[in-house]
Amino acid sequence: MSPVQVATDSALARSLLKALADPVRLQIIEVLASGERCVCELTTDLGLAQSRLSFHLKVLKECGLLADRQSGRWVYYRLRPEVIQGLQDWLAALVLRSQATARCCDG
Amino acid sequence: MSPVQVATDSALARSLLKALADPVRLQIIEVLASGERCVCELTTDLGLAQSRLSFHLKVLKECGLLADRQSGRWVYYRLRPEVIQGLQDWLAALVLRSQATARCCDG
DNA sequence: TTGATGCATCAACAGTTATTGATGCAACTG
DNA sequence: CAGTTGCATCAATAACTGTTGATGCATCAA
Repeated sequence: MSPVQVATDSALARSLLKALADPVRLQIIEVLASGERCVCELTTDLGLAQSRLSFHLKVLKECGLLADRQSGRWVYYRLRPEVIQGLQDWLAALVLRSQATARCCDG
Repeated sequence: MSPVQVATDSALARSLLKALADPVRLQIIEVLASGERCVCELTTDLGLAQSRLSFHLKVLKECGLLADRQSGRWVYYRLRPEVIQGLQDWLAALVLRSQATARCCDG
């Protein structure tokens, strides 16, 4: 009963996988899983150089995993769980396809 | 009711994500989703140089996504769907954590 | 045993991605 | 207005990843 569905094709899936495969970006994701944060909070929370953080935020935003909004001087980033959900669905389809034939090649 | 469970921690998740993020490796996965293949079949099916294929098979095997067995001169690779399933579960946990807090930070 | 085949591995190179420090710009403050 | 803060972007470089062709080893066939 998720309110939003995000279809994920193979190219999008790859960009999501690549984006999530980086340790810094995964940390960002995990922090944002507990709610929206502005960039300055993230820099201090994660102890990252500002340009470095900005680079990774850009990667995450470009593949749709994050959304941002500006409020005065601050830019707030938030996670888009429905995009992760879409990736999950895409993986599920991969598993389903393989399970159809898995048993017959056991030996 | 899957017969095998594979727990996925953050480090394993990253190696799986990285492994799946490559187009060649994704093709390999998709071919193996329809059943076990030997390396020589994969080279012709995918039109890849042998050393190139071997490199990617190694990556996929090292993170657990593929298993192999030797039979005479041939080495057969097969997909381990339970590992993909484990990654899927790991992603689901990420989504759950974020949904617990998603609504309260909307404005 | 000799020769061929299937595959892994290696070294060299090419291509890609991440980090750093600098710069710029917009939004606030006084 | 001038000064400061928060953030994005850029150029240079460092680190990493993938590709190629060569080599080696095990297995099988003759």
